[in-house]
Amino acid sequence: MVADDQVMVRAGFRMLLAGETDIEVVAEAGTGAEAVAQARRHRPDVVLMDIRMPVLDGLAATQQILAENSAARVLILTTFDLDEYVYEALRVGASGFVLKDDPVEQLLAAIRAVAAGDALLSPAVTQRVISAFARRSHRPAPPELAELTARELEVLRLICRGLSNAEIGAELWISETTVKTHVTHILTKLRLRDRVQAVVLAYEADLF
Amino acid sequence: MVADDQVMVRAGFRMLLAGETDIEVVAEAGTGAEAVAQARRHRPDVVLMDIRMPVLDGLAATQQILAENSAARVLILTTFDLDEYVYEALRVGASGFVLKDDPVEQLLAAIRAVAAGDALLSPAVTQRVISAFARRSHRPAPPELAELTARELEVLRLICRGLSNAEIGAELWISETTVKTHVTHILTKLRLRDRVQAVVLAYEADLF
DNA sequence: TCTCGCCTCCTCCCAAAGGTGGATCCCAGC
DNA sequence: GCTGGGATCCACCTTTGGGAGGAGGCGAGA
Repeated sequence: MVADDQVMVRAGFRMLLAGETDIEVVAEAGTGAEAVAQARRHRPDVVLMDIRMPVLDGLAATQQILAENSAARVLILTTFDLDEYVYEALRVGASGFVLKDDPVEQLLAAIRAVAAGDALLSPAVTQRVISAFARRSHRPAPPELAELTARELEVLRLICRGLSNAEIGAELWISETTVKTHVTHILTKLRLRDRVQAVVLAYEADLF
Repeated sequence: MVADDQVMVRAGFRMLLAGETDIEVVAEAGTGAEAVAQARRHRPDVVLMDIRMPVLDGLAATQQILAENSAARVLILTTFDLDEYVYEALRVGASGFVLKDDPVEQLLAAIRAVAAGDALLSPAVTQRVISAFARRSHRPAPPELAELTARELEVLRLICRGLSNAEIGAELWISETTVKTHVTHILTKLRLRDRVQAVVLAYEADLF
C-alpha cells in the first residue's frame, strides 16, 4: 500500500512497482486517516508511508495501523532525514526508513526485506542510528562496581527502584539496620555520599 | 583490506572484488594483530573484518585500527548473527555489519556505502538494532512533568546530578530553604516521596 | 584448626531531607 | 486595582539517612 499526500508521487510509486512481479499495490491513501482505513480494509503486507501528510501524520498513522495489525510492516518514506523523524518512527514501530532520493533498487530491497520480516534502513539513516546507539551503549562501568558483593548489588537494585531502607528490609526479609550497613558499604566502595548519587551512577553505568 | 583467518575466504573475497573497477584490495590479514599492522602500513579506506580470528579478535582489532586511523571504515563480517557481536561491534566503532551468507550485491553495497561515509547493516542485523533501539527509546514521559515550572525543572536537573539541597542552593544562588520549597513542589506535583524517586523517574523518562 | 570475608544485627549520634504554615515580592492578566 | 502564580525566604518539627563502632554466625579455603 502506498500512502502519500501527493497524487503524482503515488502514481510514480505505482508505476515503479508495477514492473515487479512479486510486488502488487493493493491500495493507496492520501492522508494518514485514509491510510488507517485502507490498511484495515486491505491488510497490506507492507505500507510505504510518507511522514508529512494531512489529517493524521505518517507516524500517528503507523502507530494506529500496527496497533490494529501487528503483522503489517511499515516503511517510512521521507524527503528529509531529520533525526527526530528517525527516532520517533522507530519508536512507533516502523520497520525501515527510506529517503525519497535513495536509488530505486534501495527501495525495492527495503520492501522485500521488510516483507520477509527483516528491516532495512537507508545507509544515511543507519549511520545516525548506529552512532546514537553506540553513544547510548557506551557507558564505561566504573571498576569499583565489581567490588560489590551479591547482596550489596541486590540492595543497590532496590535503592534504584526508589525504596527506603525500611522497605528494602521488608523486601529482603532483613532488618533495616542491616540494610543500612549494606548501604554504607555500597557508598564507601563506590566513593559516593548518598543513595541519590548511587542511583545516578547505576543509571549512568546502565545497570539494571 | 580483507581480514579473515581462512585463506580460502580471503581468496574468495579478492576474486569477488577484482571484478569491481572502483574497489581494490590493497592488503590481507589472517589475524587481528596482522590486521592492525597491515592497516597501519596500507591505510585502507575500508576493512572487511572477520570477528573470529586468532591472536586478536576482530573487535579488538577494529578498536585498535580506528584508534590509529579514525578515517578508516570497518565492515564486520561474520557467519553468525549473535546479538553480543552486533552491539559490541557497533560499540567499538564498526560502520556496518554483513553476514557471510548475504547476497554479494549486499556486500558491495555495504562497501560502497561505508566508503562514502554512510553505514550499512545487513537487514537481519538492522532488525535487531532497531528493536533494541526502539525498546530503549520507548519511555512514556509522565504528563505530570509538564506541570513543573522552569525553576523546578532546573532544581530537578541538579538533584539528578546527585547534589544536596545546600549545593543546589549554592549553584543557583538561592538559599537552601528555597531549594527545599522547590523540592517539595516537585515531589508533590510528581506524586513522589523523596528525591531518590525523582531521580529514578527522570532517568526512566529520559530527561537530561 | 584458624582466619577471613560476608551477612546479619545492635546502639548512639548527627546531618540531611521533607512537611507545615507562614511571609514578601514581582509580574501578567482580568 | 485586584487576583493568582511563581520565586524567594523564614521557623519549627519529624522522619530518614548515614557514620562510627562493635558483635555474632557461617562457610570457604589456608
